[in-house]
Amino acid sequence: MSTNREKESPAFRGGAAFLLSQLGAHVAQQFADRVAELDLTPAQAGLLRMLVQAPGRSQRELAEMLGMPPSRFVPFADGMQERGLIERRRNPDDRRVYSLTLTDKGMELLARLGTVAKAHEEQVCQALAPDEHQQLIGLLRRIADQQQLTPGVHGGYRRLRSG
Amino acid sequence: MSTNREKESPAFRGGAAFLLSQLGAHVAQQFADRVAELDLTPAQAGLLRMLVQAPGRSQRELAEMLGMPPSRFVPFADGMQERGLIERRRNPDDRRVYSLTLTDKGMELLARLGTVAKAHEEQVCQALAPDEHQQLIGLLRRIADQQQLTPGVHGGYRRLRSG
DNA sequence: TATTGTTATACTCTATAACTATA
DNA sequence: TATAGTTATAGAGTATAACAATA
Repeated sequence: MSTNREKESPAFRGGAAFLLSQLGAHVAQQFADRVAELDLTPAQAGLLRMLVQAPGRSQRELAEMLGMPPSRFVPFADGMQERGLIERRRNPDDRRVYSLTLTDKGMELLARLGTVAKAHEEQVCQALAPDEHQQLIGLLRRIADQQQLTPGVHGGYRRLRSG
Repeated sequence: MSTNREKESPAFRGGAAFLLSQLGAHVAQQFADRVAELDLTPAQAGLLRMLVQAPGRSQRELAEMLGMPPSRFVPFADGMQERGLIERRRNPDDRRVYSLTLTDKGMELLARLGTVAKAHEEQVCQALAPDEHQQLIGLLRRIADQQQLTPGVHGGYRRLRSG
């Protein structure tokens, strides 16, 4: 007739996997709230970053990197084009594809995004001393490499909005 | 006429916040895939855990912990009750509220869930040596505490399914 | 015939709010 | 009248698949 309070596996609430999942959701939500002040969703911020890392990609490539179907990418890119943040140019070699690039306005916004990201980083890691902060980054990066995650891009913010 | 490749802020792709967000989404998705083999969603797994940690809570309390509105909790709990995993008992002191508890079948499933969680933990952290693994848990837990996250519960898997 | 971008549509998921029963 | 649980419904968001243009 023992109680059941102790029966839960410690890997659950105490493990790194759970903490990563919990913290990841928290951090992603905070980032969503911050970029909302620039009138951006996390996915839009991701597109700005991807375009400066490697401009001139096709919509299909970009859609896949962001983890969305090509059909969804169209209205997504429409909005950013209407705001003057990105440009669509027909590729002369293959006139089916667009090459997407940042406008000057898009690059300005990306710079402001960098400031936001830096403040966010500091807010998230304020519990850690500088050397611990670096230690954490090192450990996380090794896991990310081993898990074969693409550096700098992820589609995990697929469903996040501000709020 | 410089290129724009170097203009991105390093806090973006290299920072702990980005890595936490990226890894968190990855780890949560992997967990969703694993528990799908037990015919559970992450939210359902979360409810099983919550009920063994502190049985007898009302539906409203549980709904809030899982980050869902009470109206959504009803069909959510219905499914688990129909599968014989949880029980609804009217509270004699206040007959408006249900007290939710795990059935024996629910506790069996929770035990299998513990095995799954342990395997998941090992798979996620296989890049790390045992002492590094503990180091990571320590750093993450300090951040989680400082960010005031409730230990053992999070609503961040709100929108995850297997796939 | 295959591929890019696009559009249309149908579907899932969700939250809001109205309803009932107990207090 | 206030609160727990429930139900109904309307809206947002999504993916699937059909379509047009180009290769």
